[in-house]
Amino acid sequence: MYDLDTGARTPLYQQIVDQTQEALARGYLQEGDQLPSVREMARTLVVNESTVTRAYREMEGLGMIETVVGRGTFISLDRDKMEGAKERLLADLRDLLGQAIFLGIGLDEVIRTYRDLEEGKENEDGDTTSPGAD
Amino acid sequence: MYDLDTGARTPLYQQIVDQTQEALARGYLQEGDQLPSVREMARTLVVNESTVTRAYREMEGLGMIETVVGRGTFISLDRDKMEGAKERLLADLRDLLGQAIFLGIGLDEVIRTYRDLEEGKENEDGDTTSPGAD
Amino acid sequence: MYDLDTGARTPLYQQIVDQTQEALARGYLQEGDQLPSVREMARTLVVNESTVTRAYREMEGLGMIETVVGRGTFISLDRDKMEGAKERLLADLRDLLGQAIFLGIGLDEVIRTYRDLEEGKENEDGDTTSPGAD
Amino acid sequence: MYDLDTGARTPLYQQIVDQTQEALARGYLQEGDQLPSVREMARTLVVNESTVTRAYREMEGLGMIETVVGRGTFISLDRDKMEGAKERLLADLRDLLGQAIFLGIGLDEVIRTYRDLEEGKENEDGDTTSPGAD
DNA sequence: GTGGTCTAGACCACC
DNA sequence: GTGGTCTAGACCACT
Repeated sequence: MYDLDTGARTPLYQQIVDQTQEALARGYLQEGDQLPSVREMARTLVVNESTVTRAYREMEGLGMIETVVGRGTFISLDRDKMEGAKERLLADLRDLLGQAIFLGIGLDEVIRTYRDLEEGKENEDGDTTSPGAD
Repeated sequence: MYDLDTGARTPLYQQIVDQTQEALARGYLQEGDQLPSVREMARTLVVNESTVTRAYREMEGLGMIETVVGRGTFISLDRDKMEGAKERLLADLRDLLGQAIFLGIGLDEVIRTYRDLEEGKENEDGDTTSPGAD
Repeated sequence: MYDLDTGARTPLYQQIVDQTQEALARGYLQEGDQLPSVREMARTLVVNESTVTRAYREMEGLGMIETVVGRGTFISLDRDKMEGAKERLLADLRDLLGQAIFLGIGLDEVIRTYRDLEEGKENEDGDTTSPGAD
Repeated sequence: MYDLDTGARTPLYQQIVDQTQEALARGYLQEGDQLPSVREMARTLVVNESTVTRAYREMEGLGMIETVVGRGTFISLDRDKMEGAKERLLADLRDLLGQAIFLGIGLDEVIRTYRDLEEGKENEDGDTTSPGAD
């Protein structure tokens, strides 16, 4: 389910968060589901345990999961926290879109980006060497 | 020209940047125009000098202005810098839109936000009640 | 200013957060103030850099500080985030106080705890060996 | 006896625990009384069995009930366990009150919350509008 | 077994 | 110089 890209600009722990959110949005994961243990996830993804731990901590802060020491980590959506996050994100989005307009980024490009993300294309333009001219 | 809103969640320095961009987009400011000195701007807007300094630094980073020591600050659009800013912004936008999708913010809301900003509505929905006509 | 207790149950990174909040509440630190760099703080407190980094990250999540890579870490209170945190905390408090009542913890004890914290007594009853009779 | 509020920010299992404590405090339940089986309770409250299981586990940890395999679940107040729970709760309370002070929650509000709970007001200020029981 | 904390040390990007 | 990320490995508390 998870597919990490070591070379990407996005930190590994963030990729874990992102892909968990995606799994949640697509229904692959649901409230109450248990996530793999830190050690197992680390083994599976071939990353350090600390990296997984950080991803889990991050998700806990986002109100996505709940951790019970000694038992495991479970999907548990905190509507309150998420509502607050949504409002803050909308404010950030306004700021960013304002900048985007100034820099000549068209609505079409914004829409395309949104749709690509929705389909799980994520970030297909090269990340390491970036062939495009700058 | 500037109209700052203390108390808004957008930092003051950001508001200065935003409104300068708007002035540029509307043609109130043009390439070569001189901006007030930091000290004067701070006095006019009744904000701390450091706030203006930060706004100017931000705008310099965005390739909007150029500071010539001993002469002043001038509008000077640096295409290269703006291109770099554009790419950074697109990456940020991808991150933000990914979050937006997870939090249930629809494409329609994104489009509406973009269009509102384009029309100069900026951020009309206040902080507290705002019935918000659309 | 900071005084960490290695033997305490409270994690070191949390103690840094707590004591920074206290400094903020007492006015020793104010909006815009720069915190020591991660390395300097780590040297001063004789803890690992990662521990300080985590404390700073935690505070960033709480909306207490803003970090600018290459420049430093600054006090910057995010009212929005703090308002949300306040509401969530009140809900948690209600839950906890409900439990407290059931377990026979009197209002006087709650008040005493609050006042002690306010005066900066923090947690004076031993933490490691706890000499107190039960 | 039980009246659960789906949609509330308090988890269902916690509501079961809370209301069982309340019943104990009011004398509706007494030492030795038998609680319904997990399955029956789940059917009655129209919740998942795992929710009830978790509530029972929680109450067992708090020293409120005892499960006798093959016979059922009984109210059984374990002073030792409750003493332990009390100490853990006091530590949690200290943490929470520290945060409360930082976030500007006054002692008066804490006292008010305590008194409201004591009188059984529980949580009358709804989430969105919810004027009363539904 | 579970997650949580902490250290020590490496490498990176940005200013 | 600044913070950010990641690894490797140790020890702890709780179930």
